[in-house]
Amino acid sequence: MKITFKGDYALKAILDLALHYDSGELVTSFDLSQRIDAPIKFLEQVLLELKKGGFIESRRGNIGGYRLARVPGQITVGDIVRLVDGPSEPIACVNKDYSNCADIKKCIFKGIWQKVDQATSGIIDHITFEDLASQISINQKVLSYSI
Amino acid sequence: MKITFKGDYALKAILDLALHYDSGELVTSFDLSQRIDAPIKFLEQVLLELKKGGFIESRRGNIGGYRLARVPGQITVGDIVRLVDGPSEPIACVNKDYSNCADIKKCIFKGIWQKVDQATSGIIDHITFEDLASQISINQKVLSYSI
DNA sequence: ACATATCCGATGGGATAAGTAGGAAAGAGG
DNA sequence: CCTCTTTCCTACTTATCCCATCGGATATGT
Ligand code: FES
Ligand code: FES
Repeated sequence: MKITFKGDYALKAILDLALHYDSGELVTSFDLSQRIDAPIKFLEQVLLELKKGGFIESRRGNIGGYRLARVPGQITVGDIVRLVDGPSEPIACVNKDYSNCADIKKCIFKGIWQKVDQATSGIIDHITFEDLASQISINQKVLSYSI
Repeated sequence: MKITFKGDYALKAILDLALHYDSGELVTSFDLSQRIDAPIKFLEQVLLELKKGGFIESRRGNIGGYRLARVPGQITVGDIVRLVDGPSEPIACVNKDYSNCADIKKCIFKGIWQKVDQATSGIIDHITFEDLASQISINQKVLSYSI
C-alpha cells in the first residue's frame, strides 16, 4: 500500500464533502482545491475518477459542483484509496496468480504479504468518513479542519 | 510499503543464505541467481547493498561467495525489506515532519497511516530467517524450496 | 599467470507520478 | 439566444524510479 498525492487529495476531497453532506449543498472544485490545497486541474481529474467510481455525483454549469453519492458512513478510507491508488497489497502475487516465483504455491513469503495486506485492510476498511467527520467536529468546532 | 523486485530478490537471497548457514560454505552469486531466478548482474547489485547494510559478508576470488554476517535468527524480514525498498510507512508524513498537509498536527489521516505502519511493522519485524528456514525444512525435506 | 568472483560506475528503456494546457459540453440567468 | 460558470475529457510534459544490461576494475586461490 502506497499513498500517492492523488490518493491523498481524494481522501481530503471526500472528507470535505462529508463535512458538507448534511447541508445538501454542492461544493465546487475551486472551493475544494482551496481548502485541501490541491492544484485545481489535477483535482478535477481526481474528482472525475471518484465520480466514475460511484462515490460522488456532480452537476455542471452555473451553480454546479460535487456532493457525496452516499451517506458518509458508507464510504470507507479503503474504498477511496483502493480506487485511486490501487490494491492494498504490498506485492502483486498476494491476490493474483501472477508472480515471479517459480512455484507460487510453495512460496514462503506470500503468506507474509497476505498477513500484511489483511492487517492493512482491517484498518482502512473499517474507518468511514462519518467516523472522521465526527472526529473533526469534536476536536475543532470553530477551527477549520486541517487536511 | 511496496515490495519491488529488488526487495523480493533480496529476501530470497537472504533466505537461501540462511539455508546454507549451518554448512559454513560460501554461496556464489551465480548459484544464488540460479536458485532464486534473478538476473545475475542485477542480483550482484542487491548483494552489494546487503553487504553494505551489514547483513552479509563476502569473499572475492576463486572460491569466493557470500554468507550471512549474522545468525539467521537475528535477521528479520523487516530488516531486509526496509534496507532495499525503503521505510514501511504508506506515506512519508508518518515518520517525518514533511507532509503536504497545512497543519500536520491536526491532520486526521496521519493517525490512520501510523496504525497501518505499526500493523505492518508488527508482522515483518517479528519474522526472522530462522523461522522461515525451519518452516521450509519441515515442509519440504527433499524438495527444493520454491522462492 | 590464470581462472574465478566480487565490486563498481555508467547507461538505457519503460513505467509511474504529478502536474499543465486547452478546450468541449452542460446548465442557469438574463 | 447569449453569456457566464462549472464540470468533463484528452493530450502533453517533466521528473523520478524500476529493472535491468554492459564493461571493466579489483581481489584471491591454484
Ligand atoms: S509468490 Fe509472491 S513472493 Fe513468492
Ligand atoms: S499529515 Fe500525512 S496525510 Fe496529513
